[in-house]
Amino acid sequence: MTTKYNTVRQAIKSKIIEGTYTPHQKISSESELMKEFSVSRHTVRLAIGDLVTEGWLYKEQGSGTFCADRSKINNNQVVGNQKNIAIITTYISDYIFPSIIRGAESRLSEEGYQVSIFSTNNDQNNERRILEKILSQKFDGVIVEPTKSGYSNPNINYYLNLERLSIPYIMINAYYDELEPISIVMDDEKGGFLQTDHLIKLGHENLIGFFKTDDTQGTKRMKGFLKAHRKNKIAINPSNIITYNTEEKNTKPMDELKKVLAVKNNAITGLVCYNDELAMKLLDILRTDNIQVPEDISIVGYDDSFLAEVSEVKLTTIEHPKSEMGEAAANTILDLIQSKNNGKSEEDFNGNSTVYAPNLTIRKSTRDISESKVTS
Amino acid sequence: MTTKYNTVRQAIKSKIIEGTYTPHQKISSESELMKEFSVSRHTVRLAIGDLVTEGWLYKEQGSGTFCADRSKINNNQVVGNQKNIAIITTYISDYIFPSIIRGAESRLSEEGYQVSIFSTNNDQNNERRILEKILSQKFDGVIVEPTKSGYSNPNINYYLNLERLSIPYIMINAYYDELEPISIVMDDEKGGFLQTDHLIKLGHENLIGFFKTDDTQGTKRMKGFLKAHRKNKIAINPSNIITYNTEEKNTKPMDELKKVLAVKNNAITGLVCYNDELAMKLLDILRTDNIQVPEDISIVGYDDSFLAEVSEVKLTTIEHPKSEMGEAAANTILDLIQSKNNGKSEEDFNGNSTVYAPNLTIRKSTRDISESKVTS
DNA sequence: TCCGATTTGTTCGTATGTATG
DNA sequence: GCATACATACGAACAAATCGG
Repeated sequence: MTTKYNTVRQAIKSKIIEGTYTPHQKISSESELMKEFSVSRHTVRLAIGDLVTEGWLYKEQGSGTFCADRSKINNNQVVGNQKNIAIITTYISDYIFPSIIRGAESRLSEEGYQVSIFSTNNDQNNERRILEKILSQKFDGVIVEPTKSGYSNPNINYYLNLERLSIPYIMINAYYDELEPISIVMDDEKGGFLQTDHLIKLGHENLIGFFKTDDTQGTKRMKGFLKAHRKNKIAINPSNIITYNTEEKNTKPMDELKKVLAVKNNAITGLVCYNDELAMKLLDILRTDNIQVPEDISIVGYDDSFLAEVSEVKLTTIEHPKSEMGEAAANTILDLIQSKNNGKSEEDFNGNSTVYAPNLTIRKSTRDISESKVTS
Repeated sequence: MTTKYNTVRQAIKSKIIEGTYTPHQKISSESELMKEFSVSRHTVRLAIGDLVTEGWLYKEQGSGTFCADRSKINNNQVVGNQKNIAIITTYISDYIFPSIIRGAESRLSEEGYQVSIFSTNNDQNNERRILEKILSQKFDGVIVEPTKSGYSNPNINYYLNLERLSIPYIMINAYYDELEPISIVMDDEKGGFLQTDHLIKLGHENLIGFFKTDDTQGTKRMKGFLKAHRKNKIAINPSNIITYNTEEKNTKPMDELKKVLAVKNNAITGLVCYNDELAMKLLDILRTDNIQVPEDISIVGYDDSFLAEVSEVKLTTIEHPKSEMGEAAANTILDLIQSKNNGKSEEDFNGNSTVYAPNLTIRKSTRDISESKVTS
């Protein structure tokens, strides 16, 4: 548990970092803060005292406590010519993220930058804490994979503050719509379309789609899933779209699949999966039910991760640029930093967002059933 | 008139400057100072608090307040209060490293440290460049996975320099023998022994061992391989030990295995692998040769990575602590930093190296052949 | 210029929690 | 277990500076 004066301290610091308090603005008086946080004056003074010694605030007796002008202080702190870049991802160790990080790291360290990594574990509170930390230090650029990009983001202010301090940042994999940042993403809608269209072309008409919808990747892939059905004039049973969020990813999709399999004469012949990780888990369910892939059911993954190649049934899946994307992100942020240092406006880089066109890699997890349909 | 807490402050400060209090000496307790200056405890704490933030004193709850070692602190405090730790690994994205990094990162960021990551790609030139960079900046601690620990290391000087600058560092997975650093490692010899002993206990007598010998993990595992043979009084055909280095890891072991398989009536029944990654590659070779695992040949991996569970034949393998090791590394470096700041000698931590005892996880890639031998 | 309200500065008292030896 | 020492928190009083009327 954190102490009271520390919560007060953090709350005030947050308001400064996110820009609620602007430089030289008077903050709430001690007695106001006492009421606001229901603490004694002593506690408020402790919190403020710390922030004063850290340079966030300054006080004037009889007048009030004021927000310090951080921008000037920062410039002094550029002791030494360290070049720092922060990478924020949802996860560090899982799945395709290590590859993305490596791609970025190798390129950035080539250019003499030091790379600091942060992971949010897909928790927006962690994202906020990390952004606060980044804002209170000296970074030349930030590469962000948004946390829960599917939801509205409570940390928008921090990103706007990055802009105010002219710290370039780019987003990878997804982006917050409200910000329209420079971004390096896949065309996820197209990807979802390709997954689905592939199966439909192979004669599948009864598909289930599983999509994680707390990030925009998932919602876009779902959109592609629908689009492919429409284009091929195949009706969708709404119950055949299963959405889940990060917290449910180890339970809900599997449970839902089990439910479907339990129904006799279910006509399901194909599964469209949010990603390879999920595909592997669903494969396990099918295996315990003695359902053969691709003989009985076809399955399509997404990301072309190591899982796709290492499994018993090699997965048909959508390619993800992974380390290439990391490198592209590095290059873009390097460009932005350089143009900033040359005093050019960021407008010059509006065209610099990258959208990767998805490609399908066909392996062994999908089967053409159009013939068998004809013959049967 | 000056304030009371300021007179107390000055009095203490004077005693430090004139040398009455020497570094790391305990100063009077708060209650003693209350009597001495006839002021309240609050006033004493104000004075002491200021001196702590200025770096003249440090406090230890339950123990007392101490005079800081001013000479060293000057060096550290110039930059400001960023807390930085560097992690150097051979690879970032591959295999078990992401898990190790995550374990360390989560613990360190919990404590407010910023984590910078560097990867050597197992190249000693890169290791040198990274160490140069770290030495020229302000890091509070370094976690290193040694590069090519099996070879003599040309960068020893840089590590000695870290010591000279009293920057604590620890090594994980392996260590350079010349340095005898604090380290967090596995008992790799025991691990190799367990791999081999397990197969021998199952009746296998003709084993091939594959070991990457440019790091000490490999040589130690090889040692365990030999030891298990000796203990069980089984002779080894020297040609059944295949060593390789990082550059050859995608070719040599596989080629050697193919050669062995090409020999008719080879009696090989088991493969002991440097790690799961190699085991998977060898599995692929066996698969293309239509050799069944474990029916025809048993195979043992090392590290209990995701590969062990995800493959067609679930691997019997040695457990690696992974993220737990990362956490332990983080805790150890945090301890070292704290003890350094308190002026304790590093000797207190000689016992702090950790050696994980390996455990065998038995899955489906090994088979007992002692019975079939009896019956045949 | 003075007054009074507000705001921060200094000081004391008290109580309880937690770590150390 | 106990004494010691620092950590956190609440309350109260008065001083000093500021600011608007």
